[in-house]
Amino acid sequence: MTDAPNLSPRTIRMSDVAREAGVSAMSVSNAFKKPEIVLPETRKRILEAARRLGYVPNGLAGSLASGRSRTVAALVPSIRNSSFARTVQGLNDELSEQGYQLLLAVADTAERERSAVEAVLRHRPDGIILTGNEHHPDTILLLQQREVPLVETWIMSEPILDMAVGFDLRHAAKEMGRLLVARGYRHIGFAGYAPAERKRFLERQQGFQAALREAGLRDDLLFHADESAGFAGGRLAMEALRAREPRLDALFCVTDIFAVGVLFECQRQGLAVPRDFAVAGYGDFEIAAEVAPGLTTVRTRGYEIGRAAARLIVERAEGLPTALRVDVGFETIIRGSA
Amino acid sequence: MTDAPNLSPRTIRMSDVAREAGVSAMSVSNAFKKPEIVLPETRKRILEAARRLGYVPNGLAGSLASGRSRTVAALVPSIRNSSFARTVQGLNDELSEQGYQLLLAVADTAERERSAVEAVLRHRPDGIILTGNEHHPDTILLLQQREVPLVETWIMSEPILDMAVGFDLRHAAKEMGRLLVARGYRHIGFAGYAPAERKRFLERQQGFQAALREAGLRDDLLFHADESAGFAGGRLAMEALRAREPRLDALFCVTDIFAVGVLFECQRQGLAVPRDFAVAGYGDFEIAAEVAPGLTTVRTRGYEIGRAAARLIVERAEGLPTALRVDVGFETIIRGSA
DNA sequence: CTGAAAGCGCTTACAG
DNA sequence: CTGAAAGCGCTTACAG
Repeated sequence: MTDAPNLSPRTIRMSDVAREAGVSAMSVSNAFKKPEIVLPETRKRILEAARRLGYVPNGLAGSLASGRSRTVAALVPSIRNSSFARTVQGLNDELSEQGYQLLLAVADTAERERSAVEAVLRHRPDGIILTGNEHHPDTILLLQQREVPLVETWIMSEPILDMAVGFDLRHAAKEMGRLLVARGYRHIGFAGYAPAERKRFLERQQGFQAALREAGLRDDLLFHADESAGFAGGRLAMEALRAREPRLDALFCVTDIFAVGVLFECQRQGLAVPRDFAVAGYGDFEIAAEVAPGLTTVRTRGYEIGRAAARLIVERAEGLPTALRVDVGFETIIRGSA
Repeated sequence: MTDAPNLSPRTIRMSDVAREAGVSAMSVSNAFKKPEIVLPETRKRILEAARRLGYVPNGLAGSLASGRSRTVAALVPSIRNSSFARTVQGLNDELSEQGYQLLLAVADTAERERSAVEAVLRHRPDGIILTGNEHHPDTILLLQQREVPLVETWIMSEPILDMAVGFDLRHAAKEMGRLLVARGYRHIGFAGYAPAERKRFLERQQGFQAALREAGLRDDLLFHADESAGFAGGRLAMEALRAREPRLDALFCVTDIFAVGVLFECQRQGLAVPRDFAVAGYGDFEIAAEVAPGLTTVRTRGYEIGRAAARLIVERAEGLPTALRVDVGFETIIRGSA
């Protein structure tokens, strides 16, 4: 009836560190959380013991006890899309600097978002970052039932559940529309994302249309392609819209990817850009500066959106006063394509 | 001395559901975890009570008690890189299907990886997915001290800490080198990633060199650019290598991004591809099929790498027998550029 | 099939 | 400045 030998290399607990350092578990906890309240001398002993044993605190237990998980969940519609990849990078950088961990879920439909929100809620994140402001009713219910801080990104218009980080999508598109008009183009089409009704998409289209209408031009040369269409989306838009309006002389695309597709298509057809045909994009992805001619485009700030969204959550979690809206702005970048 | 009114909308706990359903908390737990052991009748009552209250289990408490977090951590060097973006997508899809949550950390240096591993370990993931097999010694120590399942990705060569998912990098590069040789090119350069010593990078270079040597060609036309160089990396490589070997007639790039950069540069210089100059890439990113001529490239399976890595962790967590190595293969895609 | 009770590894007023 | 003890919300043998 002797004690069973300690066969498995058990995980080091706080109490192990305490014993090793000859103090109570509480002092170990304090040495980490509130170093100023424990004597430098004992603190040193504790930290050394922790080092020696390779102690890594169990955050699960800590979170359960403290009610804070130091975890932030982000839901993005896609990770392959440069804009969201930048946002995730921004989230990661800010959160890791602040000692928080990112829970990522990619969900490309409202239905998937709903189940991802529930999945993520189980881990009791200190905040949730969503993309856009259109959600499944159940998602909203689930979220409003708790007091978890929320940031909606890539959008600034109501209804916003809690906080938002983005920029004026409508204005950005309007500015580009105006630029095309000012350049003298008169039959300007729009290559948007389907589904066109999605607000994150629709606002750009409406801004674009507003610019055309204020110039007295027709604003109904619209085409919508799935995000996954890639470069092909640009070609498809060009074909479809030229069929409807042979004089089509410019195309504004909701993504540089479509725009580059248009550029490639112009090359194939021997259309001189921007003389015969103009193209403008959205995103200022890396390729925009590389193609010839360079792509005139809207530079968005996906990375900053991620940083700011993370910052809002952390500030709120720390009980700091936080903004409810952060406008990161945009920039119109003029290169050779329009 | 009356009870304080329940002001704040407290989070629903398992015991609340139990009371609502008129059973013990244990039965609630069982109704979710081992539905077969509770009477269909009572189970129904429990599930309905849970629904009514909007109960979302506290996974933190569950994990602490059960020793399993249903969480998997992944460390990737970049999220902007298409290959890793695909891997993350694969991880997300597989994990969410299996009811696990992804903890993501992007860490682009061994030092950052080290601190990310520690950060992630606090959340007691059921497994950790790393990129490559070169790690900080402390990282290895930290990891080997616990019994957490590990998968190294995008590499198949020793030393492997535990499990690995990837393909034969050397072979893939060798095959492309041979193809260039077979096409008749004789002064073939290599545009690699810096730092060149990194094994994930080096093996491709060595495979490439092997192909040249077996054809009796010189194998020292090497250039290395930072991953962040983007399209410019291709141009820089071209300039540098042509300076060293004016007869340079082909370039094999470790990424389609560099390769497309080369293609753009050839256009600018009026070099006919593939007649005057050949380019081959690596990755088969979307753009490879869109540029003209299309890019001859190595198609890797980043998405499958993510899926497989996640699957290994989950299988191990569930106590199932698992493979230690998964080779997802690659494919040489021949288009017009070489 | 159902339940009382201990325990997971921390944190947090509260004493001393 | 330090520590004993309760509690966070689950899970899990173990009885009944």
